[in-house]
Amino acid sequence: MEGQEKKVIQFKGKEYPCCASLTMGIIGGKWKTVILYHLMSGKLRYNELRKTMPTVTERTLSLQLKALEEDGLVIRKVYNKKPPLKVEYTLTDFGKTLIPIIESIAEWGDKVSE
Amino acid sequence: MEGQEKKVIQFKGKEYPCCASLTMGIIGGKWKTVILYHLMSGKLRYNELRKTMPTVTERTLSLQLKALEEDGLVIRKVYNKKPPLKVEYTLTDFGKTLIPIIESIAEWGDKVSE
DNA sequence: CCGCATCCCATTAGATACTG
DNA sequence: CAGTATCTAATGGGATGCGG
Repeated sequence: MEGQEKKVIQFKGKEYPCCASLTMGIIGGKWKTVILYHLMSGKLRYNELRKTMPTVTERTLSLQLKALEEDGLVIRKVYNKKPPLKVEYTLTDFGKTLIPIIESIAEWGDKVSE
Repeated sequence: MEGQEKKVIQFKGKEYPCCASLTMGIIGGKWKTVILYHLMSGKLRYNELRKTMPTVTERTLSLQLKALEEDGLVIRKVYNKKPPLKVEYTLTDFGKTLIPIIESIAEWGDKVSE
């Protein structure tokens, strides 16, 4: 009886109630934007990333990187099969489309912090 | 022995490890950007907001609005002291400084959703 | 050296009923 | 009308230890 349209939008099988919440679903959380922010300048190894984010735990960093990889924002490249491993993370072209947003977010946080 | 500088940045008494995470701490979460997105166009009453976000619960909407108010992004104005109440939510000038970011976020989500 | 696994806790968000 | 109260579920994230 009710003509209520939900008008959800979708991405990778997940549904969101609004275009803004889609983006936040992908870059939201405590660490994802920080990772993307550091990868903007170029590729980084796992441990290099850790050093730029001294307070993140290994597990969390792993999980967040995996999530970013699954959403197609970063690529994970393994260079050695034998230890010591060398793993590099890079933004994909798709991930790079977020750069303007990440920059605005970082800039705003920077201005506000004083 | 280690000259490790933490270099945290602060806002409203909370500490963040990066300028990007500060912003995300304020507009992050499942609903805050959606609320801000709808308030960009002008003030809205509580129930009007609910209608624009059919899947949010009353409790969550309340909590998120309160958090946004505490961070100084929105103002809550009460027009009647006796029921039926009339409460309007508006962006503060400070909240308006986020508009470009919210717009980019919404736009990106919109493009990606197809 | 890189990063996964297990366990656990804190925080966030939903369902529902009720109130000034 | 605009919330609060209570309870519960889902998620995020930390600590620690193991393995290639």
